[in-house]
Amino acid sequence: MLKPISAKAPLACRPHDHSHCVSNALAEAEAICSRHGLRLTALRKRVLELVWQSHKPLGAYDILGVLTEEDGRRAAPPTVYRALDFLLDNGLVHRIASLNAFVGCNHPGESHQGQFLICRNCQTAIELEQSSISQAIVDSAKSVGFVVEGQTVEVVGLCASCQVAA
Amino acid sequence: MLKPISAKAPLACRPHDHSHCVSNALAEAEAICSRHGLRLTALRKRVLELVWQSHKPLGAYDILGVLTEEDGRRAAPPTVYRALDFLLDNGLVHRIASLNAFVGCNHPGESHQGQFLICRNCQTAIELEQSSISQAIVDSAKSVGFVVEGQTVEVVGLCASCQVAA
DNA sequence: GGAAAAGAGTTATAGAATAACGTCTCTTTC
DNA sequence: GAAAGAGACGTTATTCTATAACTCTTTTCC
Repeated sequence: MLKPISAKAPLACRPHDHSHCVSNALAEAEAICSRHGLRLTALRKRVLELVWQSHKPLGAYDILGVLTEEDGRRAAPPTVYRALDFLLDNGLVHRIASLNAFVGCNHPGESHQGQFLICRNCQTAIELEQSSISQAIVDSAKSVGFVVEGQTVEVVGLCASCQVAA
Repeated sequence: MLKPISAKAPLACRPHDHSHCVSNALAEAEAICSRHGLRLTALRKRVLELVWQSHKPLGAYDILGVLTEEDGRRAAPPTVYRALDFLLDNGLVHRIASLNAFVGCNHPGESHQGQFLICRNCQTAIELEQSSISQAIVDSAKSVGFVVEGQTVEVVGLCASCQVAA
């Protein structure tokens, strides 16, 4: 008998209707952009959709590949990077430095920097926003006189469902 | 009158006799390698020395540039990356993912993953080993059923001395 | 409608990392 | 001491990631 996945496991690493994730993300992006007078162009929207294709961080060149296939003509890197820069600047996606990849933001709108749990087996990225972590960082920094402006917290390990599989 | 740098500030971002840092690092590396039967070859030692040139993370291609100048002949990337891989594997240097760069490890020998405070003004990287941070991460991960295997914590901001300057 | 600005196309290049294969030099073993 | 094997390093080529600089088009706003 299969051991069930922990009930604590977040949506991202459990089976779920992912089309909801995508449509939610797009709708939120639309709302945020219209609220702030930003232009969510067709290209930007498409790139955001591709990033939200799954909960696994996606490389810029993976996106480029899809766009190239779709359009017939060869898309060039700046096309993708500019769209990603827009999405990053406006808090719609996050960049995972340790993977050189991008993942959709779970709480767009609120300006924040997520913390990420990345499964080494299924590559799923779980976004956290634990003030216990960020506060520990700010406090430790303070103790050596350092003022924090931005945090990169990327954790690799095994997600709940991949522990079951193993 | 100049405001003094906070007394809390770590060595790395205060004026100090840096030659001690370098010679300590090399001596420790020698000791660790001989203790574990590892070969700290001339190349590896030289790369470690270059990484310890300062407390600022150094890119692989910066190292490559120096080696090329020194040797006359053109050193190739694998030469540097292999040396760096050795140093990483044996806990003598750390990789800073958000900068694609490498920095000397302050506590070699003890297997660990540091947390880094990186000054956006002077680029100095301060290594921390705060269990309050790593514990907060492990606990948060646990709460969603995630088992931590490795942590990347890289914080950008302003170090104590650069706050004084600004 | 026309000027200005924002977005996107295009070409070229810079920067980071690895694959694959060859060579040299040790050490180990017989 | 020679053969065998392993580890380190050299060499060439390539892949992956990202940006610079310039052009053209579209949108916005007066």
